[in-house]
Amino acid sequence: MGTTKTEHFTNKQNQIAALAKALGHPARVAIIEYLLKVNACICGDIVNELPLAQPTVSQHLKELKNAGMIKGNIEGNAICYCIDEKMIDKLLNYFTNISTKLTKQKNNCC
Amino acid sequence: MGTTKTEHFTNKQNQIAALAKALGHPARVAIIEYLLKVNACICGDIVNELPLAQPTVSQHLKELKNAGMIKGNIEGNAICYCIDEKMIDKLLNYFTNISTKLTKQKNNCC
DNA sequence: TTTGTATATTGCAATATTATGATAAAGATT
DNA sequence: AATCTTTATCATAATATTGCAATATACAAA
Repeated sequence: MGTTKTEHFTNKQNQIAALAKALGHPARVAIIEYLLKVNACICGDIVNELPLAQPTVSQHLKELKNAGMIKGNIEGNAICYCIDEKMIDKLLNYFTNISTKLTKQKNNCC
Repeated sequence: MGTTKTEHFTNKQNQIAALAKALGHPARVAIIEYLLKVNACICGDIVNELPLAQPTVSQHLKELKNAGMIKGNIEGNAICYCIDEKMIDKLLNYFTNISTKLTKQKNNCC
């Protein structure tokens, strides 16, 4: 137990859940917002922006990268991170679809 | 340790993270999709739809409810759940905003 | 080549999550 | 009232996540 039973769900469900989970921590939301704010990818100062120790930030960056939310390029002794638009669009499409369906069927019960 | 340092992040960051976290498990994604599929709120058969034991489903429903993603009405000895459009729209707006900004600044680095 | 700087990894402690069996609660049915 | 059905809660086990100090890695600069 303690392990998610991913094998019982569809690929798409697991994929959406993985993306959502990646954003399921305020530090990772803050990282995305910072990358957005500074425009494109600025290297280096992500650690200074966050109220967390460097290894913790590094770990959050790793999780965002694993989920595909950010891309990273090595540039000298720094690493340049930026948002992967494709993943944001995947989420955007998903929620747009849900919202559209909800509006159509105006679920007027609860 | 083990505890998220929510106090160091903004309310909005925590809020988005909480919503994303609620969808950060395939069972909860499946629940949302099922509620959407059957249109409005059907009572009762959520448990039968999912490959998980009843207490597990109950717990996932509770988490979705805590996050505000679904609303629940008591109807006889069943409970009637349905999606809360407001929260979906909150996420939709959030990702629309990010996507718009990303497109504008065409982050052409990585 | 030593020193500095930036990021990653390791190891570990504290806490959270996932999952389920057993049981409770509450209305419905007979 | 006794029973059925449905959902919630409790207790517990297994695993995951969060966070950081210590350390490693890797390039830059002196």
